[in-house]
Order: sequence, then C-alpha cells, then structure tokens
Amino acid sequence: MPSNTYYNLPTTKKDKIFKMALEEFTNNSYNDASITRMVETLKIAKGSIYQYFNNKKDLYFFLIEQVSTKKLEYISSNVKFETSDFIELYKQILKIGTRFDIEYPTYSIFLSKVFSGNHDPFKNETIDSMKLMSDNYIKNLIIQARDNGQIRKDIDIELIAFFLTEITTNIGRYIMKKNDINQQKLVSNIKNDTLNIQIEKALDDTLELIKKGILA
Amino acid sequence: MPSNTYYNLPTTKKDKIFKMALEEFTNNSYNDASITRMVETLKIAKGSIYQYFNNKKDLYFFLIEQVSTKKLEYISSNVKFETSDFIELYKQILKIGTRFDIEYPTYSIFLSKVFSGNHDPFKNETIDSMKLMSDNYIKNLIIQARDNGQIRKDIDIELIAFFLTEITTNIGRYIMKKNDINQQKLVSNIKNDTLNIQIEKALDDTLELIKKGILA
DNA sequence: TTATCATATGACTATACAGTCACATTATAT
DNA sequence: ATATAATGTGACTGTATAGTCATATGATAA
Repeated sequence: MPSNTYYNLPTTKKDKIFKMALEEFTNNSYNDASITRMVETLKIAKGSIYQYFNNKKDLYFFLIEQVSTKKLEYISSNVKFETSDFIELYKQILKIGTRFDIEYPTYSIFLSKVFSGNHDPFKNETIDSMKLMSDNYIKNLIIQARDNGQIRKDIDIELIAFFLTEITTNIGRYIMKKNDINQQKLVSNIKNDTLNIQIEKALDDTLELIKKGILA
Repeated sequence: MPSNTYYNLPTTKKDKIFKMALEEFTNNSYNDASITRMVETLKIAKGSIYQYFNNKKDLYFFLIEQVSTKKLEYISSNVKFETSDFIELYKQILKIGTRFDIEYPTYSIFLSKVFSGNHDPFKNETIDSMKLMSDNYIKNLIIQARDNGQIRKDIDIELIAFFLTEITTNIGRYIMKKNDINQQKLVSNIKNDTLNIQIEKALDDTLELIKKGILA
C-alpha cells in the first residue's frame, strides 16, 4: 500500500509518478523494471519513491490494483444488462472492453502481461482469483445461454469459453494494429466517427465469425 | 553461432547445456535469464560457456534457431498435402502443431514467448520474417479456400486469419491444462490411446466451432 | 521566532550480473 | 617423452540494481 505521503502529493506529481511506473512495468518484466531508471527520468530522489511505497513489489501491486479497478469500473459503468440475448450482451461487453483497450492501450498491455504471468516472479492470489472470477462470469453467461437454447449443446462449455475469451482478449490490439491506431491518432480522432465505425465493423464481423463460423 | 568447441562436445554434455539454457530462457525474460545461475546448476565453469558461445545473445539466438527448426521439421515431415479441402488441411496442420506443443511443451512455451516478443530486448529480423512467412502462408491458404468457395466472402480475410491463428496458437496449452497433462503423464501415456482420443476430440470440436460457430 | 512534523535527498551498502583472461588441465600428434 | 593444440577454470572487472539512512529542506503551528 502506498503511504499517506504519496496520497498527499499534488495530483500532477502523483500522476507523473504513476504514469512513469506503469510505463516502466509495461515495457519491462518485473525484474527488468528499474526504480533507478524511473527516478532518473522523473528527476526525483530515489529515497522519495521509498517514502511513497514500501518497496518495488508494493508499487507493482498498487499498479495492478489501480489498473484492474479502472478497467472493471469502465466496463461495469457502461454495460446495460437489458437484453437476455447472450450474443447481444456479449457484444456489449466486447465493445466496451475493446474501447477501453484502444483508449488506454498502456493499461491494456500492462494487464495482459500481468495476467499472462509470463515473467512475473509472484504467484499472486489476487490475480488468480480475479482470473477465476472473470472466467466463471463468462462461463455462467454461456451456461445460461445454452440452457435458453441460444448456444449449441454438443460442444464442451469450457471449450466454448476458451474459444470466446481467446478471441476477445486480443481483438482490441489486433484492431489497433490493423487500423494503425496509436495514441496520437486516437486523441485527434476520438470525436471523429470514421475510426469508430471501422472499429465497430471489425467487432461485428468478429462476432459474426464467433456466431456462425468461417464456412461459406 | 556456437563454436566448434561446442559442437565437438560429447552429446550428453551438449544436450545438458542446451536443455538447461532452454529452461532458463523459457522461465525468465532475456535479461532475467542468468548465465551465472546456469553454470552453477550445470557445475561447469563460467568461462566454458564463453568458449561455446560468443555471449548471451549468441546463445539465445542459437536456441531460437534450433527450436524453430525443430518445430518446422516436425510439422513439415508430418503434413500430407493430399487434400484440397482447406478445413481438412488446416485440421492436419493444427493436429500436428498441437501434438508438437504437447510433446515438447518447453519448446512450445519458449517459442510463444519469443514470438510474443514481450520482454525481448531484440527486434530480431529473423523472428519478424518468420512471423511474416507464417502469416502469409496461412493467409494464402485462406485466400485459395475462399476462391474455391469453401470460406465465406463477406468478411475481411485478415480478420479470418487472425481468428484462426488466435485459436490455434493456444489450443495446445489449453488442452494440456484442461486434461492436466504434464510431461510425466505424457511419457507414460504416449502409447496410451485414451489421451490421444481426448486430444483428438478437443481439436475436432475446436474446428467445428471455427467452421460453424457457437450458435445452436 | 522557534519548535515540531512532513517531505525530499543522494551517497552508500549489499548483491547480482555479463563478460574477461591468465592459468591449469587434458588430449593429440610427433 | 615432448611439444602442441584444445578445452576447462574461477577469480576478477565493470556495471547495474533494490533498498537504507543520516541529513537537509520545507511547511505548520505556538
């Protein structure tokens, strides 16, 4: 947990430190991420960081908690659970999630690295339980939809869940790459609808593939 | 490139070093992988490693080259290009690739880390061109299949390629996890057909989803 | 003004790493 | 047996890191 000293910091300084830390841990594995490099870039003393956070791990877990919360809030504040049509509901979640990925690419990349757990020295129960919760959430939606006769019953539910999440986890970054979207472009186009339409179309097509497959 | 000294080593020693190095670079990012730790475990002098390889990067690239070659050979030596049915051909490739992933999980995980390029300090042209080749190969298969009327024409070919590769890249490890397959089990079951049948079924179901989607 | 608390600092410690090199050991050839 | 070449060795160098701590600076309150 960060100290009060950190929370009492002027917002600009707090944000600068947060942003820098997130960048450092996004571009490097936990061990490669360097506090020393951070403080050099930020032009603050090394001791300061250790007044804000107990240690490197504390800072890292703070980032995870903040970024996860941000994404969850973003999604839950936008989803409207009005439909009982699974596909429509899933489309909503997918669109909002993808919009988040595109609006906050650093957050999205950071999270995917944390969850992939590739070069993470911590077996973190928080992360594991979040992963489990998210998996179960999707699985329950699918079970309901199957019971309602919306989804085929001849294929293992877990395989369908894998199939869905595999696609939807990475579609955001695929769209960004494909349409050559970067943060500059985003800022200047955020109110330009052409970009939004392209994204919308890619997501609709993706769902069409998920629904009906690739056969002619 | 490794030195002649390395190639002249007795096979057992050579293999031990190779295996250890692969493990080290699979379990750690490039920078976290430690030559010092390797030689301590291997109980050889640090200087020896530097008689076999120019430096850490040299060793790393050697691993990439060896492991990629192994997978390519494994696949190309097993695929029979007899069918003009895209789905059948793709199923073949998928099954062989998955079999490789399951038989050589370390190789598979190593490769996926290299290709994801997450915490890799090198922008390696070899890797990039391999990725491009592989992408183009799949894309060409899809284009042919679409021209033959086997695949729907209303959806962007690149999205279909993304859709296919996204699933097939990770299905191997999903199956392993789901069926709780580890290397011990594999060795004892490699001639036991029950495991093979489970794997076969999961792959068939995956292809069924790819072909026709999830709708009832 | 003075005393007290909060915050900032950067030199310093301990540790780990890649890579080097002068020397030791072993194998091969004469 | 002797000379030559190939291989093995580990102490050492330079560099980077996380984390510490005595001290300095700033703010606040009496």
